[in-house]
Amino acid sequence: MNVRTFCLGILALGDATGYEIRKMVSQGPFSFFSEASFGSIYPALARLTEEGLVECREEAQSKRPDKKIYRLTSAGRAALEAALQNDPGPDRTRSDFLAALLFAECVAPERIPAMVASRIAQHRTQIAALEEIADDPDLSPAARFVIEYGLQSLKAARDYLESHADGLARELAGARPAAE
Amino acid sequence: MNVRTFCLGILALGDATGYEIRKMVSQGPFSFFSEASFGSIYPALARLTEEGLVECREEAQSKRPDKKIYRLTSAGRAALEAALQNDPGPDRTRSDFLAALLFAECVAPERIPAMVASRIAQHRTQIAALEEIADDPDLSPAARFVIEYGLQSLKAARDYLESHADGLARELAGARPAAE
DNA sequence: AATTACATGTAATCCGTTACATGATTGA
DNA sequence: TCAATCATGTAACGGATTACATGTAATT
Repeated sequence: MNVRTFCLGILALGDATGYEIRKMVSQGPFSFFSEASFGSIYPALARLTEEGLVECREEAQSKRPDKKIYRLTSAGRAALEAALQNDPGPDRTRSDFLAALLFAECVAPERIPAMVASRIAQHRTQIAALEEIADDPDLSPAARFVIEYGLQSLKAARDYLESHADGLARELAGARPAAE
Repeated sequence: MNVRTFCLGILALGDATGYEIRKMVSQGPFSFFSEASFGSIYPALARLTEEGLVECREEAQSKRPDKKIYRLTSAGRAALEAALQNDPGPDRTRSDFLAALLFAECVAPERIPAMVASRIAQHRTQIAALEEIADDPDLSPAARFVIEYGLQSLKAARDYLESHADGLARELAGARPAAE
């Protein structure tokens, strides 16, 4: 699913500006499984408009660029529906953290405990952010489902780190000691 | 972390050919948090060789292209170590499945139960594959840690889907019924 | 005084995938 | 006989990021 389809989908949930779409993918309920920058969103919306899949009404603002509020057209809705026909490919997680852990064992094992600790902190922050979003009583059933799904995986990851970090540190120290 | 650094890291774990690196990222213990194709690996190795970060010995094979076995040089090891200094960015999961769920609610809610069911099956397969890798008694501590980490998150996700799929289906049916 | 939020957009660039090109061997 | 595994590589193309460009207003 590319940015194009993503915009279509977000607009299916409600009208929005490019700026708002960006906020949703980078902070909102979408943030933990997607990402997109202005540099891809604005051009996508422009093309979508040309193609008649979305339409745009402009709202004047003093001292700011006009707000362009996009809305899905019926052609856009059909295109989205079509895109949702083929079943989604597998989730792809890219984790520099896990890669770094694996590589660090060979090259800089002393850094591992700090890396793990810092990651635990990051996880907690991310979980707190998601939980805040989950508090919103107006979430649709699917949105709540998606957020809970993310929360469960995230918590499992955090718990794993919390309960196995020391074990790893010990094993690492044990293998190549200066120890006792 | 780009393919370049990834190659460096994998070679830190042991000498390998481009073909083997590709196998590791697409099937081995790396598969669940990384991906890279031949089209990026081979050029990366070529450039790394030019730069003296890896070196390559060729092994003749009858009726096949010569095998090029790459090994990390000390410069390469230093470069990898440097790359591992800055702490890894956040994990980025891109899930077309979750996006599709969210969007489908608006546009094709009837597809949701099938999507969830198919995803449960995919999760089971992936978990089984990872468990097989985890069986290998020769895994290094960090490798085992990484795999277990993945396994825990994956299982949490699977469990969530298994136990909440019906609930979602019911809510969806309830909201816009033709029901009773 | 500085940073963040609001608001849109373009251009240069990077990074990677897909498809192409070649070809033997082994197992189903 | 057909697919998969082994083995390397290039070229076209796509997709997205980063940095650039511009500017106000509110908050810290």
